[in-house]
Amino acid sequence: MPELPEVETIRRQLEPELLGSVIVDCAAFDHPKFTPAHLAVGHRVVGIRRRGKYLLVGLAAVGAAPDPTHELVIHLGMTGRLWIEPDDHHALEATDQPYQRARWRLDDGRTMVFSDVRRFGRIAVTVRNDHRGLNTLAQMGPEPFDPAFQPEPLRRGVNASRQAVKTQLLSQRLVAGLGNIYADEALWAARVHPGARRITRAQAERLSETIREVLAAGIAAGGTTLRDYRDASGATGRFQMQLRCYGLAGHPCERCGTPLARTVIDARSTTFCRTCQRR
DNA sequence: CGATTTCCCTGGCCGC
DNA sequence: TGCGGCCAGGGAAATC
Repeated sequence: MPELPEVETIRRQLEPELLGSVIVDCAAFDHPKFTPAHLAVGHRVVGIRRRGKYLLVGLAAVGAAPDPTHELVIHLGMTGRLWIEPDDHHALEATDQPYQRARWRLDDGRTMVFSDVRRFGRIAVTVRNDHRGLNTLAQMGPEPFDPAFQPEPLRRGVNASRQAVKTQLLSQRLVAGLGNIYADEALWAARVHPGARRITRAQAERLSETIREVLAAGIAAGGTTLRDYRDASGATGRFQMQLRCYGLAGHPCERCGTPLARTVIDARSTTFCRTCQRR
């Protein structure tokens, strides 16, 4: 369940490793979600950005100007992992390792590996910034740490729809990068009911602030590992020790002592405090 | 067009 | 011990 903090952690680890390397070969799992990995071959990595939960590896054709013309788009889905293997004697087609969906061979002999047990991940190569065909990415809302992310647009966006505020947060359209864990944490910290259809200015102020706070804390802790998540070095995150709401149904609310409640919103398990998160 | 539902996947867990 | 059944969950496609 890599969300923004987990993807950002991986991005920071991979960028210095990949920068300047040329992708010289590729093997991919035979499924339309993964075979586009081949399209990255013949390009040099000139940067790695992140938009929401997407990694965008900047690509420039070998021998061309060092400006990115394309990007390798990687979404980790639920169980996606990325890492770099040192130069060794393994064949590119060493897919005897289970669940490997793509292996990219670099010009210095190293290999970047993408594995994904549940195959909810996705790989694409696009013209830079042309994300037609990747709807969620094309309609991605502002990055939470960008000045463009403001309380008023958040409030207007939530109130313009009949959907629950949590559904809106998960849609990626009002703000980028939240998944189930950090959405529950931010709503709890802002004392906003996850099922609310409308929010006030004061709530939008608090929510925009707590979204930034929980995501920043998540990044600082190297992400959240509940089961599957590992960073590019194979390490677990540590934010699971700091969770105050997600997955804690039945435990007393830290603020008021009321046992946290569990419900389902948008087919997502949702934890909240009935007492301090009023509609 | 916006909202809702369904589907994709598989390991882990529960109950019998 | 074995097995059927169910759950988790991001995002896209299908449907309403």
